[in-house]
Amino acid sequence: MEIARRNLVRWFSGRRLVRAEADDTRIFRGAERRHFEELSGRLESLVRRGKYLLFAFEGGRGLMGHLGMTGKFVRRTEGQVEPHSRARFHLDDGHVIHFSDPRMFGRMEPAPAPLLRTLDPVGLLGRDPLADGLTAGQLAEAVGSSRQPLKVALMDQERLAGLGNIHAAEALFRAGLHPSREPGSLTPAEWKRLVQAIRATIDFGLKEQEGEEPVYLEEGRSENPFLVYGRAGGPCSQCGTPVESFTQGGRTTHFCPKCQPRSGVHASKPRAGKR
DNA sequence: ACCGCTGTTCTCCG
DNA sequence: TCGGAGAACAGCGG
Repeated sequence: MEIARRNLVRWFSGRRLVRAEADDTRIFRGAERRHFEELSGRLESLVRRGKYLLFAFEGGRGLMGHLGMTGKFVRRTEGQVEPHSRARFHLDDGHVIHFSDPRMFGRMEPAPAPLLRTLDPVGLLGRDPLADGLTAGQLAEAVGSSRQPLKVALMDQERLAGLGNIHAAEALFRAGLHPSREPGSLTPAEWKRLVQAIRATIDFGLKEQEGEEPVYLEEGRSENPFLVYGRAGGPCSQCGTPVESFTQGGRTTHFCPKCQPRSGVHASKPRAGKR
């Protein structure tokens, strides 16, 4: 999301939005497409809160965006077709920015710019490690009270905003913490390791993804850039032990049983990894 | 060709 | 309240 924000800022810089138009799809949820199509002029600010983007256009019109699982913003030239394009910003430099999203889990919801930050669920988001900074104490306070498994708690956007399935797994691997740890059982030293691991994971992701296109999904890119995510059955990048996977909160969790030892975890059943 | 995955979140139950 | 299951949807790889 942060990479998407940076790309959009660059693409809009010094340009004007001359026409916004969109197909009538569920990406608008409750909001009205015609308000999207009323957007125009300069992009005055683009703020990211967790996985949400808040656009403020000249004239006070705004937009809340979310990429869902498969949404992305791509820049094309006028007339070029983009598969699964759902909404489009036509700029005065001959470029068109498409919001492309095959599964339509993403969202584009126009709203008056001054109201964007107060919108549910944006108003419910927890601290954003990148935008707000995050100390070990703040992390412990936000996540330590959860009775969910640690990884599930890390992904709870009301506790901490921005971590998804990949980054949560990666951060836990870097911190050497088992995903099923009870948040209340972490020591101050472990919170410190975790906060540093979250920072490292975000930094790595930003470096990895910089450029115009979403790298991991980019065509031709088949290499897995992550330390444990998607490596079930393969060797741990650190110790060679086979990476395992299991389901937590409806999502697949990948971890190394040796680097992320179980201590004080509640019962769960790792299965040998596939792939 | 079919099956079972998938970078998310919301709603509906018990 | 909380937590798990299912749903919303389409594509891709085994």
